[in-house]
Amino acid sequence: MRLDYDFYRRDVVVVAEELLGMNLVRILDGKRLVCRIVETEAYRGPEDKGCHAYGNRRTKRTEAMFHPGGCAYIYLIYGMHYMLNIVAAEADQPQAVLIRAGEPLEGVEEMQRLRGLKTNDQRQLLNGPGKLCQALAITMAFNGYDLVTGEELFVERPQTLPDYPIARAKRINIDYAEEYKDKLWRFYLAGNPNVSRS
DNA sequence: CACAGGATCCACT
DNA sequence: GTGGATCCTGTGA
Repeated sequence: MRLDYDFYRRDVVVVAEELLGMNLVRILDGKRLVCRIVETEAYRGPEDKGCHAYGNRRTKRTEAMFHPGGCAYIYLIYGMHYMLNIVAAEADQPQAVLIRAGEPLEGVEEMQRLRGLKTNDQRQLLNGPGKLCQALAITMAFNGYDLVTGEELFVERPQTLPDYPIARAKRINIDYAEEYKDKLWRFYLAGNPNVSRS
């Protein structure tokens, strides 16, 4: 079952936690690339100093975060890596969930090809937000993409959710966010070998 | 127009 | 554990 607008249009912290265990599906040239979401972070503008939309900063770049929940927000970081975020909450509330890591389920060979790694270690395919985008061929073309109606990228609830306890932690690499850098807005499946950091 | 810096990754040690 | 790659965005002149 594909997740609907009602799922996404809630508080971003709730959405971030509940996205754990869901299946992220990318249809690339008819091929199914599927992974289980194992690590997320919530960014909760306008009050969150770690969020690009802090203070309701609304620019061409952050525009998608102001859209109603259920679409993608993509941006480029360090000049080379794309980040996949899923927009949450209602329109004009700039909240988004960063998808930080996944567990490969289908289309592993294609993911390996897209990653172009030397190793065959499957844990290294999706254990970081930039890696995940590279393995699923997600680029700026998906910025603003509707994940509820789209054919090439969406999220499904699996028949049975995986049996891992959920861990909460501080978000990664936002040292500048002052009192918001210590918020426990990072969620991951504890013990899953595909998380970027435990 | 120029510039500083970032929600990262990989190879190598 | 370290350093380099690499480029877009926001800001201020």
